[in-house]
Amino acid sequence: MEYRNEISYAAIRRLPKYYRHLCNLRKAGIRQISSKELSFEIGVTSSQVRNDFAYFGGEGLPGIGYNVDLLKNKINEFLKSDNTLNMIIIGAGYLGHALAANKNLEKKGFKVIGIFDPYDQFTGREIKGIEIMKMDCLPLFIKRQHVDIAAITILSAHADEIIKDMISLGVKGIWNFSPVEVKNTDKVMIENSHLDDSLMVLGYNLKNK
Amino acid sequence: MEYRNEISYAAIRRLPKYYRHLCNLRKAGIRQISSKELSFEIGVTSSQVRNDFAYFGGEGLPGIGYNVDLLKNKINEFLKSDNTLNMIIIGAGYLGHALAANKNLEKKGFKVIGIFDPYDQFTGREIKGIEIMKMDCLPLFIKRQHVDIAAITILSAHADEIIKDMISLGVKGIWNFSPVEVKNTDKVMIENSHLDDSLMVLGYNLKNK
DNA sequence: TAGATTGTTAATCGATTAACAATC
DNA sequence: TAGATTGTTAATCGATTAACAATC
Repeated sequence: MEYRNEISYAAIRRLPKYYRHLCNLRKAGIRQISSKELSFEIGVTSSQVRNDFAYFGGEGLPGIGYNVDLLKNKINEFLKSDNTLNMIIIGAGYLGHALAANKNLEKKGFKVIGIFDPYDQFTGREIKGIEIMKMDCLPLFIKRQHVDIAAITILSAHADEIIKDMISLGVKGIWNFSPVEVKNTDKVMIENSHLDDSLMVLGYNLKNK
Repeated sequence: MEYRNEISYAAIRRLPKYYRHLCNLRKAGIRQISSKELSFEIGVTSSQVRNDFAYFGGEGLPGIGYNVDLLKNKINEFLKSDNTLNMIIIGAGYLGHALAANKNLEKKGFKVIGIFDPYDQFTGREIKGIEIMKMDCLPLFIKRQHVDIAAITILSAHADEIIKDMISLGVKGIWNFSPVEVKNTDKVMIENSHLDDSLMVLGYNLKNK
């Protein structure tokens, strides 16, 4: 067998969380962990942990638990994180800077190869050794270099146009921080990170506890 | 009746998305919309839209649809967004700057009243007129001002300690961008925004399409 | 061996969708 | 009136949990 059966969407969204926590355990020198301990630490049930891990062959030992390193590698392999993807950042504001400066992204297989801003004020400046370019340069840039993902950090409705441009330029993945709603199509995969949506849920929970 | 029956957790997480889209429609001058159109635009089913709206009395008209303004206000009211919450930002790096500079947060009922950084290099500088303070100042600050939410923008495992401090200082809500796993307890409500988790899911989807 | 913990299946739970009478 | 669309219920789907034989 390769994988037990089709992994659920919900389980896939949990994998990065497991991975992150396993990295933390690794750093703390913990080499072995049971589904019960792990589930307690990250706030799910142990059943769920075992079920999720069974998808990619967690290789736990009855009576013992899981080997942290092995599990970490299995998830890494499953997510194909060693297969690096090239990313450009659209928008050189604070959020664009934050993404460009985040070393974790490269560790997890995402390489920032360009930063573009619609306003000229930033042109020529650098973030982490990567020059900020004008949007006009983008079509040629994409022709010359392979771009997998565009991170949209333009926080206005204006992002609408820019996202359409990205898609027509052939970018296959959009990491969208703008307030615009975008849907998956057969041409493009979207991952929305609407930061204030998550804050609003927190607000609701605080007000209704 | 106040609300039809207990709203589901999944539906609550969709409300900010509806709200955001209704704001966009409003700006575009659209005053009326059917569940079918709306569902198409944001990528859900029309059944789900009608079911979700029924929770807070969407007041749609058969044959016509929903009034955009009315619906927007209903969601706003349901989420109690006019009831402002005070937020502090921990970490004055690019991400901290991005949150402090984001005008949408205030519009949605979150007011940044302080910024703190564990490193002295930023002390005394300002973001949007708010002075960056040392972490040492935090206990007194919290004694004097009411703090509802701490946004943790320290992107290292070191955030662990800081989050514990926040909780012991009595902060009731944590908006967590750090790689540390934190769980809700009866003392504190957590909302995690693990940015690279969402990017990893995008990577997975791109590689397996 | 005794105790702990796995992998897996069946039972449960919750969320989504389909369908349609009511009504603008 | 005819057409469109709602609100709501029942049916379906998918995800989570409980349980336990197998096994370290």
